[in-house]
Amino acid sequence: MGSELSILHVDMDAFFVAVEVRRDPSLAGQPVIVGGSGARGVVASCSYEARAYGVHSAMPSARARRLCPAALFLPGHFERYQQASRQLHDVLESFTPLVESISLDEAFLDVSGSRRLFGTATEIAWAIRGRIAGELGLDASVGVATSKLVAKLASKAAKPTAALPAPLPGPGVTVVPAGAELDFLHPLPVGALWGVGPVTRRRLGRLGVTTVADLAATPVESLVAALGPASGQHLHALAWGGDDRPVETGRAAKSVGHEETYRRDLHDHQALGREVVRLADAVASRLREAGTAGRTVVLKVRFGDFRTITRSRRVAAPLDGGPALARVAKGLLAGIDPTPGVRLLGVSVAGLEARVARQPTLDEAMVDDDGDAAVAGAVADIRRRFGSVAVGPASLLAPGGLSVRRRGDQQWGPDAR
DNA sequence: TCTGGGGTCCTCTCTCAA
DNA sequence: TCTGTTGAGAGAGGACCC
Repeated sequence: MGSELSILHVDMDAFFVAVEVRRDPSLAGQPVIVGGSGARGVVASCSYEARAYGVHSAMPSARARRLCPAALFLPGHFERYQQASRQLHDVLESFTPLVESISLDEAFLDVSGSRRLFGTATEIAWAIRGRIAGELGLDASVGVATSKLVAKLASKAAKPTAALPAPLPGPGVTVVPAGAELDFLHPLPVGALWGVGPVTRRRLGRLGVTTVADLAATPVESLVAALGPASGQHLHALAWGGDDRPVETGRAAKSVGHEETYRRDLHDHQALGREVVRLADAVASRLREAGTAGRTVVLKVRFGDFRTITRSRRVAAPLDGGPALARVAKGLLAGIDPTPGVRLLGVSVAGLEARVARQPTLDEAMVDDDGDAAVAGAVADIRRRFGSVAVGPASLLAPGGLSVRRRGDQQWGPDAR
């Protein structure tokens, strides 16, 4: 545990909904849900007014509708949230370059080097909150502590509370001073800890562990026996406030992928093959934008009964071309029987490394119909200038244009159409 | 009730080589 | 040549996060 009060966790309140309310202020004060509207959609974000009815993120949209029939459902606008996220990060980086982005709406800051300029960590937390409200028109909650673990839990404690008839405002900033960490941590339910989901909570429950204090009092050997060595030791350390992970900037992605749930299950290889081409094309676009390529191609298949399998293949040379990725993924697909019905298909690439221009091997030249990197480069250039549907694989040509997938197209499940 | 999409990390199992 | 051990790496699945 660090001894300096210098770690901040900044977490936006109901981020996607707040961005929509900023565009359309008439939504303020109403139960609003952003997410998939279709039968297979889920809630991505909901206002505190909707939360008062029991709605929460990741809940199936159909259930959310039953719990809160008055809720306004809005489709997500991924680019809007990306843009708001960039504005947020501009504000954060004006206080310190040590910003670790966790997601679009959440980040850790290490302000140990910024206090001479901006004041104490607590003063910086209030200043950040004020600037986000003033410049972005959005609300954030900030936790201040000596470690990432405690700062994250503190920002949660700073948030508003969902209640009827109206949400109760939170403190906005919660500070856990050095030396007070265990008093703050131990009364919390064990599920509050990062890494304790429903399964781990059940396993811990069988040991009689329901709070962080219980976890701290349990011998580490019992936790290792119940959860495995890595999780057991890690959680025991967390329960005693042991978290010395530094704030890390600029972490490189380890995999890139796309997946899609279909409105109706697909049953034949031909239709699935087309989808594989579409997904591989989208993955390849992002690989090229990022200047990376990968060696491990992973195909993910979820059947109608929700049983999910993955099949992967490691190839000799890193790939970043759509047709080459599609060929490997189709090879994996060939070994799968789709007749029970496929609900979701995904293609991803792992084992990423920086792309280097290189001569294809003879084998690749013989079999690789996109061996010419210049073609892929030209495709990337056309898409940059004219948009992602300007060019794509001929097999994806559909009435009305190309059926090309982009990131965020279908973030929260198939829509109701 | 009926479960998205984009990720990371851990564990188990299997294979292969030394 | 056969058998057993061990460790690395790959593949698969699962838990978890936002």
